[in-house]
Amino acid sequence: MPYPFLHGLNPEQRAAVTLPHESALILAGAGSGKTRVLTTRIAYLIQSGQATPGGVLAVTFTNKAAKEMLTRLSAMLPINTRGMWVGTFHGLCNRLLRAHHREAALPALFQILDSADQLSAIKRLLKSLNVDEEKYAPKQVQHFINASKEEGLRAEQVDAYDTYTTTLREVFAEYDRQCQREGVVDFAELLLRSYELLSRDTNLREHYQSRFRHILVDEFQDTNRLQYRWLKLLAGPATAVFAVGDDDQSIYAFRGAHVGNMHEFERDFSVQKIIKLEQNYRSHGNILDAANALIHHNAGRLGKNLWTSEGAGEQIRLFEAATDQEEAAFIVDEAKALQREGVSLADIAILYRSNAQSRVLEHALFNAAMPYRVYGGLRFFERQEIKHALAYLRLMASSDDDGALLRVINFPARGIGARSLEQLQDAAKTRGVNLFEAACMRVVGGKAGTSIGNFAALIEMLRGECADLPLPEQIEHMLDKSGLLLHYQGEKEGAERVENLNELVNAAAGFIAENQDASLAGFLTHAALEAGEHQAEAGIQAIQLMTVHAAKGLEFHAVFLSGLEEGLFPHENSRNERDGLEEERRLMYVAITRARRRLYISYAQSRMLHGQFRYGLVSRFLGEIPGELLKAINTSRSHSHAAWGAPSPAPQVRASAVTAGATWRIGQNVVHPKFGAGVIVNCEGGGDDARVEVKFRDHGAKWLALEYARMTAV
DNA sequence: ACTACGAGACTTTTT
DNA sequence: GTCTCGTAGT
Repeated sequence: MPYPFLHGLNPEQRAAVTLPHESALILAGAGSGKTRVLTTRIAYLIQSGQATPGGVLAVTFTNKAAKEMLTRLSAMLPINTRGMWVGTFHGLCNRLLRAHHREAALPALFQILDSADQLSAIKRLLKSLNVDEEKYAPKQVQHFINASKEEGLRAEQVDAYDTYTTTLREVFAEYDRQCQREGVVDFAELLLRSYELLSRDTNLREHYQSRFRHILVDEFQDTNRLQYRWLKLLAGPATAVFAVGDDDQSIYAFRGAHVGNMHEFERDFSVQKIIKLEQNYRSHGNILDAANALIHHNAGRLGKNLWTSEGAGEQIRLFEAATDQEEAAFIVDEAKALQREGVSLADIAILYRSNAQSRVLEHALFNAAMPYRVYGGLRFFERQEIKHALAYLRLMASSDDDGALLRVINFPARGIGARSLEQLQDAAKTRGVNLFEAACMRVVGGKAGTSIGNFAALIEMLRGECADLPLPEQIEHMLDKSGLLLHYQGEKEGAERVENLNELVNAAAGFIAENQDASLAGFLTHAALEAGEHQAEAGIQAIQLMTVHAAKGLEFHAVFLSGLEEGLFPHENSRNERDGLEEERRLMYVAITRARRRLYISYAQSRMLHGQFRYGLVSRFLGEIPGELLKAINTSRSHSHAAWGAPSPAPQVRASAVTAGATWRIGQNVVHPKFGAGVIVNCEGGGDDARVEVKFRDHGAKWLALEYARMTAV
């Protein structure tokens, strides 16, 4: 056997890895060894001489996944992975555009805008165009622009049927002009620009098409329409595309992911046969059965059933709490018990649908002195002080970057206010120069004018002094001379920010050690394309708290899935979205399949939400899990709230309100003395101020206080 | 130019 | 409840 890495693969995995030169779709269920198949396939192709490292392109969604792939590859093969094109869609597009910036009509040192940079660029543009920000919310404009680009559309190709869209379209066009002028590129632009480059430039396209005989795509279900078209364009007649994905784990439709790409791929690339990886190496049987049963409620799946050779294992533990606090207390108690049994805290996760839910959990963990770690929130390169530092660096690298200039021209404060900035911007516009040049020309008079001139001189000075310094020293120098460091040192709560700024110097040192391209521009690109670690790292001895989205791709010995209430999970906003409920169900599927051995699912009858108590019903998803897989483990304290009926025997739990002897639940038919017949469709509040929404046959929907409404159940 | 206060939002998120 | 954002006041 010349390929030792094929050992230990199951028949389907092996079939996928050793597939002949043809495009293939691998349907890889949760925990089925997807990454292993992907990397082993590459190793096999290279080892068997079917591909050279330079002829392989592998694309992922996150930097973490790309790194993981490279690490595993170099463990399997004694090759230099440098020549391989392994990276994220954005990273690869960046690489392409850097190499052919002239053909793509971009400056050699184009900067990349992250979402926040893009938003401020849009705000600035709206102001200069005198567009009403009330009517055209910057966030919506941003979404419009990005969504258009992700459909492959430029401003002039967007349909406008009313004045509103016409304005949006105009702003879009103007935005692109502004970016071009300033030499910056947003995330969607990276994709679209390289797509356009390849489709326009036949020579270039054919060059890459014949070079990449193998394209491999990870998390294919997460590709958007533009990414799919990009792949189609890059794949030449002799290219085999190896797409690995799981339609059941598509949870990013809200940001443009298009699962339909899987069907289209099958057709467009004449896929002979879909290989399904259904053997799961992660979870015990009951957990998989629950996941299978749940996801079965979705329509239009490609179809897949996870199985394991391990035993059924434990039942899923179901806990009904009276309040969110009680739910948190329960989780803490159970986690402590697990810890006593010897389970590592790092192997316990508490998952929730939305970040707002973490507060109560954190509070309970904190009071119990349990170490925990919350994932999510601001990442390193997104922090204010880092953004400021990067803006200085960007301005040093390129005078055209108006956005960077505006960010730091008065930070730290130099007495340059809105007034003088306006003058500066006007002057720049009439003279057709960028803000930095205008600043150098000292077009603004008075004291502020002097400050502006001094600022320009500062940047010039930094450029001169940094020219021959190694990158980390350049940054140190800038932090010092710009006054940034001093500013934060003088701030009451600035210690952490100072620390982060020092960390930026370290990051630069790490960057030059790992990359051949040790330039400032290279580092800035790195900073934009890789905002820093957001996903959980193994090894930290603390309970892991994160959203279900953030947990995708991870696994834990024990998982607490909290807040299984209608309106929360599935989230109520999902009701308005097309196929929203199905995406929520896939999210639930992802959540369940994170657990290896033990899964807890909990919900609370009442919960503090948006500053007031909300009373929810148990999530419909619990009803979609077969009862025999669940074990209710309610403790006595959960029955303390009299306003709610005793839970019906689990798992067919039904939250219901009890008032004056009558039981109300959603779906209950009622008769009202004034409004007549109707059906309860929603409920809110509890106890004395419980209210229900009743949809009346003849009077529409109304909210009624249970205490006063004299309804009869029918 | 900076602080303070009130209004309004508030699902999920990588690049 | 808590955070951000924008405006008004100092």
